Amino acid sequence: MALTREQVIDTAFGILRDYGIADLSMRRLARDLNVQPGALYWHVKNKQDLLGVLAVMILKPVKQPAVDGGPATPPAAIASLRLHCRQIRQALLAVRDGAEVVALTHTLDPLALPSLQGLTETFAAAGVTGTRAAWAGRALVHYILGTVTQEQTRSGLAQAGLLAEAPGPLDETEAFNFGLELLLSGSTELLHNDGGQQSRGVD
Amino acid sequence: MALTREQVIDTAFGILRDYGIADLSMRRLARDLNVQPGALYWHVKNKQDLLGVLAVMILKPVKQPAVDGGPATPPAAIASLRLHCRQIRQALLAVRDGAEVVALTHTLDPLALPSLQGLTETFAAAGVTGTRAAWAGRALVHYILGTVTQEQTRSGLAQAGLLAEAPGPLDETEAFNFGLELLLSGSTELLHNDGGQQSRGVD
DNA sequence: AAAGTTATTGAACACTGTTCAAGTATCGAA
DNA sequence: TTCGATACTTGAACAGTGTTCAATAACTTT
Repeated sequence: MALTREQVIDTAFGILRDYGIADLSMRRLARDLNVQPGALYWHVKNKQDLLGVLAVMILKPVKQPAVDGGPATPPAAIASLRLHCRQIRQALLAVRDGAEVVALTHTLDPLALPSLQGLTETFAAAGVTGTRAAWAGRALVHYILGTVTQEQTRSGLAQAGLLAEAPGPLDETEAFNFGLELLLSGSTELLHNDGGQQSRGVD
Repeated sequence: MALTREQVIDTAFGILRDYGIADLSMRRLARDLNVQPGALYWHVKNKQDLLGVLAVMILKPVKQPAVDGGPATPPAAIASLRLHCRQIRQALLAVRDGAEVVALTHTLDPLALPSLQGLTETFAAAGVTGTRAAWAGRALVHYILGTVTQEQTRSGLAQAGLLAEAPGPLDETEAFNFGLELLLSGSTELLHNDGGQQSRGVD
């Protein structure tokens, strides 16, 4: 029974989910698969490639809002963004160091992750110019990844014994939502100014 | 002439500024100082400690807005935040991988960098509750660090030959300012609701 | 000069990602 | 069934990484 790419990826995902990115070395991965490290490189280009696949897997649970016939009015678009951002956060939190892995991949190739790109598309669908939609989307993405990375690092340090006080997950959620509303409040005004006139494709 | 902590830090800063974080290894640093790697650990606790010092140095050019007798009215506070954020970005851009180094330190210890903490203080000085001011400040910090990290990584990759198209620095500035205004627009509303009533210390 | 403190060396430890010639399976065709 | 080609794995090496520590050297102070 030969090793498959799927096995490599699944085992890698398991290590990441349960033990975090610090434990996800090629050697550890090989050991868990009862294989020499070199064998991994037949199934995977390199470690960054592997992390890219894991980033996609982490974000898989995020439901992409339908852009066609989707939210065209500003309030609907904002509501859709709110939901989307919260789902992304939940998906990141479900995997140890999930935010870090996704941030790493996103930094090197921002277009590689559809779930994150979807935020930009929602702005665009609501009538915001392409460039400006991309800028607004990026702002949301950076806020999410930055916040959740810190959140997970903090809980990682707390679990490792270092770090005295750790805020409960309820507070973290509240903090996240507060900052999110800050951005969505700004986005509401953006849609007021930009959105509307070209709100539905090519008419 | 014995090695000093200052020499270690200054040389490290030079490598970072000119060659980036990838070239800043303890061995490289030791070589540049004509010293064995072990000697560095007499002057510096470990690499993370060194990076922390460098993060502070990177942010040194940022002028802290006077919080006493400073901006108390919402529009003045927003203007102060705008300036402060742009200064932080400029300071980060002045050093190769500056954002990454600062982000690294900030993630492990958010209170270690006064320039970033200052954003929270501006919110607080404008009458926002302590917790909410911290949340708002963190939102700005995560936006700045995320955006500039990507900006610098992108230009790093472009310089290394990889990555086809690289947007000009003017576009990057425009993109940054756009996202910043998104957050400041939301902050304006926050100050409208929260700020004012307790806008000046304990009256 | 002797003692004491401060600083540096050299070597090792335990890792990391990645490459590649050589070897072993596995499978389709003759 | 044997031959060859393709698919896959091994084992070893390369070139690094941060960090520790006994021994040693270099200054100061007594």
